[in-house]
Amino acid sequence: MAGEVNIKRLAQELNISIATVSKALNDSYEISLKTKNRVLSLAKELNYTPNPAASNLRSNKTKTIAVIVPNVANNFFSLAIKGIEEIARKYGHHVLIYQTHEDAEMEKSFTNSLLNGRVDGILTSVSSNEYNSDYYRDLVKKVPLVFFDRVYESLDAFKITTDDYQISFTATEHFIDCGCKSIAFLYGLGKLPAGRARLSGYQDALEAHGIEFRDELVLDYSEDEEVNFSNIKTLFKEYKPDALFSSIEEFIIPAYMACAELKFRIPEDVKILSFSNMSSAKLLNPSLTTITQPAFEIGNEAAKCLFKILNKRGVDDDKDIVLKSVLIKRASTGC
Amino acid sequence: MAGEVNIKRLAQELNISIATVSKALNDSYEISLKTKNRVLSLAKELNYTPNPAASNLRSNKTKTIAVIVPNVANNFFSLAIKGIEEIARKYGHHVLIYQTHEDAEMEKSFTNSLLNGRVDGILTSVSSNEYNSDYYRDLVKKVPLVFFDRVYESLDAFKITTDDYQISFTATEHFIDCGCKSIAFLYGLGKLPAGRARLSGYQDALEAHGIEFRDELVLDYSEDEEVNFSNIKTLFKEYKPDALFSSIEEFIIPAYMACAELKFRIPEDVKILSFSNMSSAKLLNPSLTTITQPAFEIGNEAAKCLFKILNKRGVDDDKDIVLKSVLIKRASTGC
DNA sequence: CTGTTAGCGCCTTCAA
DNA sequence: TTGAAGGCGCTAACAG
Repeated sequence: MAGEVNIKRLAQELNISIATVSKALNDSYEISLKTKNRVLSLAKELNYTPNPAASNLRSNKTKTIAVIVPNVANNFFSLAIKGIEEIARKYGHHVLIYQTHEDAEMEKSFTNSLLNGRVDGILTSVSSNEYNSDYYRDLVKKVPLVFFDRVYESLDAFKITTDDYQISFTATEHFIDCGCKSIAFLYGLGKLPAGRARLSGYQDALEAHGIEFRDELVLDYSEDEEVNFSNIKTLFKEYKPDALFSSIEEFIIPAYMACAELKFRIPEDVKILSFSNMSSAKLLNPSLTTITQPAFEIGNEAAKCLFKILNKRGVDDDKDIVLKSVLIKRASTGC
Repeated sequence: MAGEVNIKRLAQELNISIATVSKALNDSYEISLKTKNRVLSLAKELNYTPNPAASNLRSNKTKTIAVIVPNVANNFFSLAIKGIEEIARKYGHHVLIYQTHEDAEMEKSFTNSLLNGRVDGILTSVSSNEYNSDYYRDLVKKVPLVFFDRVYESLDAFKITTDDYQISFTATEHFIDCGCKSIAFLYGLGKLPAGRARLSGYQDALEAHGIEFRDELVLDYSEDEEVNFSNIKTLFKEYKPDALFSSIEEFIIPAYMACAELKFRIPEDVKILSFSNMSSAKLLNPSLTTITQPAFEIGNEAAKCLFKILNKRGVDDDKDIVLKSVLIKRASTGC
């Protein structure tokens, strides 16, 4: 369509062979400086760019990586993608993005469509609705792949994650230090290690401080915002927790709405803390303490890891990289 | 790496020719049903998938489109991408995503890297920092391209936009109806039609209601959040506006912070209205009236438009599609 | 230093 | 109904 200009054409115009042109373009040591310059300047003049399909076919490299995420309309993932892109660009690679919408079937179908050499490698954050461990066990043998954030822990594969357990423990302790006695836990991603680690951190912190863990203070996430809203109201009415620890961002809004409806002031009547990368919400709500994951850095590390694999360097490194999340306490509330 | 299984292999195993296999796979009428079935079942058994690089090279089609946006970590664009992906998947296409970070040079460099047939078409939302009209005038001749949201109006090209002028007019009227006399305008995207249309809508609404337009009530956006914060405080102190109309989401936070610092209550002391696709912020802040653009639909329409072009259908349709934004008034404030 | 040649995997004439 | 052959644009042996 656009191009029309290929190495054959360059070769003809310069009266040299196709191979010479190719080598000149690839800066081969076999070619004289003079020829290189002639080729390069004509290439520039004619606006030559190599046909990627042809190079791909020949070299079995696509200069393309794929990113598979549940969703891009999400603060965490969009930042992670930014981190990935930065590295990809540095390596001159293109980035294909696929959204699974938490659908494990779609996840598999996207992934399978990438196994025929469309990409050099894959970065993936698995969907939360089904445990697909067997599938990925086979997959990692077929294609360079790095998991980030949402991983299958039992898998022998490259994984970039955060310290979900540790930061949850710390956050729960923070509440306890503030004098909270009855801390409810809003539970999400229960099928994934990340979600379960957050729960464990909470449980263990309670235990460490001699506070009894009560099952009825744990609320499971529902896809339906209305249900979450009503469940939180019920939770407030029946068990009167003095704090809410939300393990996923999606609980923040129903929690706030429930407080508003019940005329609870935050943080005077009830404290709220959430995992969240919603930067603006933090600023808008000085009463909300948040755990922020280093989303950008996770993307960055994951991509770096993938390129290490692709370049066959340092693959003997530790396969598990764990980054630190940050607990941001709201100064204005003193807690 | 993964594949190894190609039509040659299929042909050998079945003792037929490569050409026959190829035709069978493409469901050619020349091939007997029996042969087709043999080929297809073996293909399935061996998990055959065609090598994309080879098909691309042969057919000059990549089954890939590119999306170029300023940023994905943004409510509007991430939703738009979702809309684009939905359509792309329907057409069996893959989606490359590039972020310009509002850098016109990067925008050009990405775009240029796509002109050699790496993609079948491009969807783009231009960056705001430089007016690149000449560049795009040439570009649209070289590659199927659809602009969405951020466009160059003077260009004869496919464009999917929203009713920025109209909705700004309506929103300003809404303020006037609420009794506001001194409405400040927080101005962004001034180099782009969308931004200027928002300003015009505001100006014309004032005029239509006999309110004088005052230049000092218009505040330009700065990249520096702190500067915006301080400018808004100054604006409040010097001109005491009773309403703020923010033409971009990025002003919301400094505006809120300024109000907090000056102990202004929203909406009693000052009303705030903003263009925003920050769904959570709306719910968290019942006092904020918002203009929400149909981001998902814009992506959807843009992608549909591109595939129409690629399939050479309906190209004579109107090149300009304008979708409607929605003004969401906060019931709780009565304004 | 430069050129010739043989494919990468697929599709498409054209011939059988 | 099937097969043989050529070529998409590029690269990598191998010769000269």
